[in-house]
Amino acid sequence: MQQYVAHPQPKSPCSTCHLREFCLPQDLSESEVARVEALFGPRHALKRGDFLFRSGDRFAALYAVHTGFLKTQILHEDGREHITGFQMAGDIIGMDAINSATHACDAIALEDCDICELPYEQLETLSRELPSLQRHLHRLMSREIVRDQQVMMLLGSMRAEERLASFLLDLSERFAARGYSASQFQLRMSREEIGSHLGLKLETVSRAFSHFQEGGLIDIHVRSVHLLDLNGLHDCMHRPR
Amino acid sequence: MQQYVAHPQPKSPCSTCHLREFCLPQDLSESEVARVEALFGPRHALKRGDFLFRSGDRFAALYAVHTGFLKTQILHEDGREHITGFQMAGDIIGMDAINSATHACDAIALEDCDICELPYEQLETLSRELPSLQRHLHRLMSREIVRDQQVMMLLGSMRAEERLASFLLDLSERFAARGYSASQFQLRMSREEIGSHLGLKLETVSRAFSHFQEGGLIDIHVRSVHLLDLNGLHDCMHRPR
DNA sequence: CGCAACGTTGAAATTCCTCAATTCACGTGG
DNA sequence: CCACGTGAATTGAGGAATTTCAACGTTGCG
Repeated sequence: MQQYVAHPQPKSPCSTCHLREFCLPQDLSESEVARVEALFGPRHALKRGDFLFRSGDRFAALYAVHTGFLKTQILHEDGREHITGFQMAGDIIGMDAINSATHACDAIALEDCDICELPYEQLETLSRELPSLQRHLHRLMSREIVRDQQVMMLLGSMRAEERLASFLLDLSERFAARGYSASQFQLRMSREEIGSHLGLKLETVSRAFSHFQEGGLIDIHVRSVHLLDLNGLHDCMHRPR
Repeated sequence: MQQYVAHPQPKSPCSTCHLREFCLPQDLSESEVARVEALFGPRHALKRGDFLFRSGDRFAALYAVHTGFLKTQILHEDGREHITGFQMAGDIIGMDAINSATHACDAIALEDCDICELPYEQLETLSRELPSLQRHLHRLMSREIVRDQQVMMLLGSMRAEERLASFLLDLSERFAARGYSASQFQLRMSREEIGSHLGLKLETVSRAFSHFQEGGLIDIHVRSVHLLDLNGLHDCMHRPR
């Protein structure tokens, strides 16, 4: 797959369109793909800072990120907030809402986004006809569970620098999976947002970045990151506490 | 619902059988319930310490806890382990494995358990016929996602005593939902296991218990807990950091 | 009874947080 | 095009929470 730095517009024709690649099963016939795509609901164009949905909103659809970058966060009663994840092209948002028919988190655009709505009832109905769509939906939810549990491990048993290294490597992998450079990208979130996701204060995040920089592991200037030593970053996740 | 202290055998006839109540949709007809139950696979009798499955095992079935208490844990490459959750009667285990067809965690009995196997392929097939079963499966996965994200918030933004209070209140609710006492129960796990789940060291867990005891919030003797002041425990989750 | 695993408690060490001062980046308007 | 202001990021010093290390008590089982 062709590689390019994250933000300049990618060159290949539908490479920004990760929906087919990430949100649909790969073993559907042309006509089946058409049936699934037929139920795609309206597109939402979000500006930076817009909410896709808020905690408590009635659940009606899942959302597939077409372009852009978002965060999902949950709020504690006393006002503390925790960012449960960052979503990019090809990611599905809203699966936490199926349980209670009410969204359990806020989803907020970190940059201008183009979001595709997937009406849930229709998705359920169609997935009774198309086993591979059914299987795909289950996999997506299961993958979310696995991801969340990996974050639990990160939060529960890693020190600050390990968490940040893990975070950078995760971003790197996800960019790579979408055809972007695995080693150079723009952070779309502030230090505070990174901290909120990793259970750290923004100053700790900043210090950890500086420390990686000193160690020659990364080259970071504000939000432009260049991962210089992927192995080194990986290793620093394994210094036991 | 009748209440009784957790461990003496419950009295009502099928109150140990939380499978129908927790693992099946509530809006099925008798004959549909029969169809679902027909595909229940073999029962597994586990002794304390037995593995229900191990990380890496091929995925073939979900498991419904009939009786007993288990933990699920993931291992980091360097040997650190993190307990992702504790499961009791009526809980479903193994949904993390759907994604990769391989179990992503270990499931280990904390006491003698009786586990019901739910062959996944057959569950998928039947859920294409029974929309309410389909919906129920989705809800179960979604609930798992919500639970995991709540644990993420706990790990990411609560201090030690808040985490422990949250943990006790969660156990309390789950026992209550099964007809047991919300205020008196036995812990089935060691201090170290509680710590592993909450991202704390066993000494910290022990000290927090002692502190709750001094404050009159709980009465704890080794693994017998009596929650004396549920509101007080709830409040101590809201002292900002 | 004795051992081994588990739990409690104390003191020291460490990590991370808090508070505070600067610096830096970037958009706005002169 | 530059000055300015604002929000974001960096850095330092001190303090708080948790971990680490260590000793000792308790429980339950062979």
